[in-house]
Amino acid sequence: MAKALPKRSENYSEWYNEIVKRADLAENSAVRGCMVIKPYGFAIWEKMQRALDDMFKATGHQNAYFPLFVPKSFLEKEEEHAEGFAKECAVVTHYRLKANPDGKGLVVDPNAKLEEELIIRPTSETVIWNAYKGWIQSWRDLPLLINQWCNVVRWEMRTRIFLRTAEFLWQEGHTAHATEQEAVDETHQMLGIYAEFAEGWMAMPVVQGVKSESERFAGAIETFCIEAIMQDGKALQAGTSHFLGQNFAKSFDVQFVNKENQLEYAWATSWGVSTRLMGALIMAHSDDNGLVLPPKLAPIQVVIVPIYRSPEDLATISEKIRPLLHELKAKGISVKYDDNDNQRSGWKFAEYELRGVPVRLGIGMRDLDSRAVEVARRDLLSKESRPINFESPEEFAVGINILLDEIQENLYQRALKFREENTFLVNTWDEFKEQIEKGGFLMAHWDGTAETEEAIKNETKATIRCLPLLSAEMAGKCVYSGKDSPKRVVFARAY
RNA sequence: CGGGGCGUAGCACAGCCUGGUAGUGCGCACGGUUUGGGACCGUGAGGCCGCAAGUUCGAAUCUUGCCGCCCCGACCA
Repeated sequence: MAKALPKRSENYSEWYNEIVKRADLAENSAVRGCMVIKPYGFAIWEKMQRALDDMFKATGHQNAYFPLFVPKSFLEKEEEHAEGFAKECAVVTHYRLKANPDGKGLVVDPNAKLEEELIIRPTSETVIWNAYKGWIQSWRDLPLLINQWCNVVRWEMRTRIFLRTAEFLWQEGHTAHATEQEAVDETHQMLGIYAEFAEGWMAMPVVQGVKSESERFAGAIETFCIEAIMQDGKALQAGTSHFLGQNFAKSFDVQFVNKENQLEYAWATSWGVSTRLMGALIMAHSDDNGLVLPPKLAPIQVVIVPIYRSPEDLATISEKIRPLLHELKAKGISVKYDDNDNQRSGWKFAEYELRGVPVRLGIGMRDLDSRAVEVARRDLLSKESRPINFESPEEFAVGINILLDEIQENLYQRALKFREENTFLVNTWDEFKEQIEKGGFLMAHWDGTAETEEAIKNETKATIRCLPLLSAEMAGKCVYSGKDSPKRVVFARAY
């Protein structure tokens, strides 16, 4: 028997790493800080992409593709942006290798030095706004609503699979608008889409809010985010949407003629989510038996495991469930019939549990006789026997569809309850220091200064996750300095 | 970059202290018995013991250097 997973309560990060490995989602590669996303993990990412992409398209965005390389001079143009990213850039300096004159292998050819270094994009504002200069002349060219799916590289000192890797996959939307209001509206719209995706598809409740100045994206006027709570009480930033003002338009000289025939700089937004969402998904729902996937993102929603002794029995079961398979597929359910003879049923039960398949159907000879199917749900780890007409299983399939919806809803409600139970109103500095050690979201007053924010971070490792958009405005006194505060903000330790 | 740890079969590790035939478990291959919650027995394949130099009759084991990885910090729009 294979070893049990480490328990969440005993070693959360080891539990996380083991799930990623054992559920066959991804593995660390030979390349420092970079992961290999395996087929099962990538299938989940593809489902995320599909759902998000549909939402982007439905709100008028189009996909495009821009270069991997950013000339250093581009990155330099927006000062804050450059400063923010400078410390984590991979830089291409040469374009050729040659045989090592001193022996074996290859060396960089010193004669092949690039005139200008190329940065492997950590984000694409600069390349994209450089291109936009040629695309935008008139107010009629706006808004420009573009998204790209790609990889980016940020040379982080310490990496964690899915949560912070040197290279990661993401989408980055970059829009240009004729008015400030339109750009602000876009920023909010995309934040709303992220929240809708997180809650509706990932079954993960999020707090929508705005970042404090020190947590703001380099080069942005305002950064909005969705913040989720993980099962260990730490926060995870799950998506960001930035209002960039005219900063990049000015840096890249993107001007248009407005309706009054005056030259004006374009207004910008950018927004992104990444493969970090995979980490969020794992940590939001999974348990000590392995991954738990919400049905809407599960590559396999229903697995059917035949239970048999002889090859004849297997053939009988396979034949008998054919209408059921057909009916489930017709309902748009992604179903796998695992008739692999190399593993026993008990092994399969454990394996699909580890992989988070929402619903498992067990069918053996005695079920055929009694016209029943064992239905197991992953979220509750419960089993029940459900009647079925094997010849015309429509009714049964409808029931499975309803069950998938129930599981999706249950996961969301469970995660929401967890967040509520781990969100605390904190009024004194002593309470704050005590609670932060236990984890969770701390709703506390803050005087709005970077000094206080910094001091709290240094003393407790807690950061301001966001100033929530939806909150009853209640003035109070800063939990640290005692100065006036207009409303509570969310503090937490974060990934 | 600072602190700690580790490199031995595909994976996880023992052996090293005290130098002398390279081992265990999982996995893999084949055969058989099994099969309603990770089966069992038998047989077998698989190793530059991270790399290099040194000590020695002899090095996985001792010494030195190098390389790589992991964990804890610093860093993290």
